Amino acid sequence: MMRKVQARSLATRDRLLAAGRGLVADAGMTALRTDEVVLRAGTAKGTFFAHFPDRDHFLAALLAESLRVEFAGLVAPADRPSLLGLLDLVFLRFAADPETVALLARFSGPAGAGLGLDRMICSVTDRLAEGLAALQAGGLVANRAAPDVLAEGLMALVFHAAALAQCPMPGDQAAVRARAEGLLHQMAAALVWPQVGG
Amino acid sequence: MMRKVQARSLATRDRLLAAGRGLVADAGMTALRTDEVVLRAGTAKGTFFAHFPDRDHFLAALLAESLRVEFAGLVAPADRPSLLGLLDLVFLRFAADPETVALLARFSGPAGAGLGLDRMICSVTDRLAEGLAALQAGGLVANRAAPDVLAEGLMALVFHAAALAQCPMPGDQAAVRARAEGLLHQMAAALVWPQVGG
DNA sequence: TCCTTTATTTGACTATGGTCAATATTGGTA
DNA sequence: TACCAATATTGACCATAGTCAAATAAAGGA
Repeated sequence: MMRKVQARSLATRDRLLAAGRGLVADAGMTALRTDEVVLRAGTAKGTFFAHFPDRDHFLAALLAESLRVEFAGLVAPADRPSLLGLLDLVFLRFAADPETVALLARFSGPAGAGLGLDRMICSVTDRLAEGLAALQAGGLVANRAAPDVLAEGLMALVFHAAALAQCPMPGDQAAVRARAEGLLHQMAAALVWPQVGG
Repeated sequence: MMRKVQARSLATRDRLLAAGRGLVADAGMTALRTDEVVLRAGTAKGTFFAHFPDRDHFLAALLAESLRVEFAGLVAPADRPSLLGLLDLVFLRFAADPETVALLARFSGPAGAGLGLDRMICSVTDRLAEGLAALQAGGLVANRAAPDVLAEGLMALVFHAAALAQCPMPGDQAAVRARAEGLLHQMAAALVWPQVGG
């Protein structure tokens, strides 16, 4: 029992993902329709749902793919500016799209186990924790908690800032984002820096 | 131009909300169907969407209603245990339901302006900020940032912990929640307490 | 090769959120 | 009261995510 997965199944999955990638590139995640995905991939509707439990899991897989590539070159920050820079980078990417924020809220935790998205987040968090550990040793980051706890906290702040930046009104989105980013910096500083201004 | 809202409109809205309240009490938010709401309320489908832009806004209104009642008696925490107690209370309520987490992620920011949910969150945040200001004066909370920034940060941590507690697997949900709560305490301590153990 | 079992695919079908042009009701005005 | 314009309601209709029993293709054993 429990024979191995057939090669054609993986191929089908790849075709579905490739189709999704194209559609997202064309018109964004929100506009993605499962019917169009299966049309492009040349499969039946049912096949899509045999491979992905629902549309959101499919989008999460695409997002994980994309983030893995974009964050592949991330290195552990070695000083405060690069720590903040890393947070900004991740924040900006997460705030790119309301759909992205919703997917992260749903799948970044244990709910996303085995989706790729969770591992992607973990890898960023780990990189962050690495940097924090080194900075703690140098006295540039406070010792109020273990590096991995601080890293998790920073990610929470980034998520929150990204959610704040999701103003659906078109009116100066840049201003909303800037405010969220400013708040993120203040909260992050309070979390990890030894003392104000220090 | 711009005549006032008619009384029957408010009555209809109230009937819709009452119907929704009953359905949520019976089977939870996830199981709520707009068709059942309008059936109970005795209105047409279109009326529902004339009053609420979509199902999620309706659920958000119900959630706001519910939270306003539950958090009505909240007072600004006067010491550390009651600060943590407040965080726990809010965390537990937010983690009650995956739907709740999703709604909060979507509507707690500027996206939820004028929904009731945003004001509800603000009122909790304000209460928290009040307490933090007093505790800062007493030296029990660090001065690394303004009280309202710290309050916002704490809420971010609570949201994140609630998201972490959303494991869809039925296997010991209590354990997952306990872990999330522990992490919340550590992160919160690092954010607002002057020094470790202090 | 043929047979059995398991993995994979299929597409018609269902469930449900959301739309909109038509209709009904109300409040104000002469 | 008669009329108009703004407001509110209606329900048939549409779009699309998701289901499932049946069909097909591959794997393994005799």
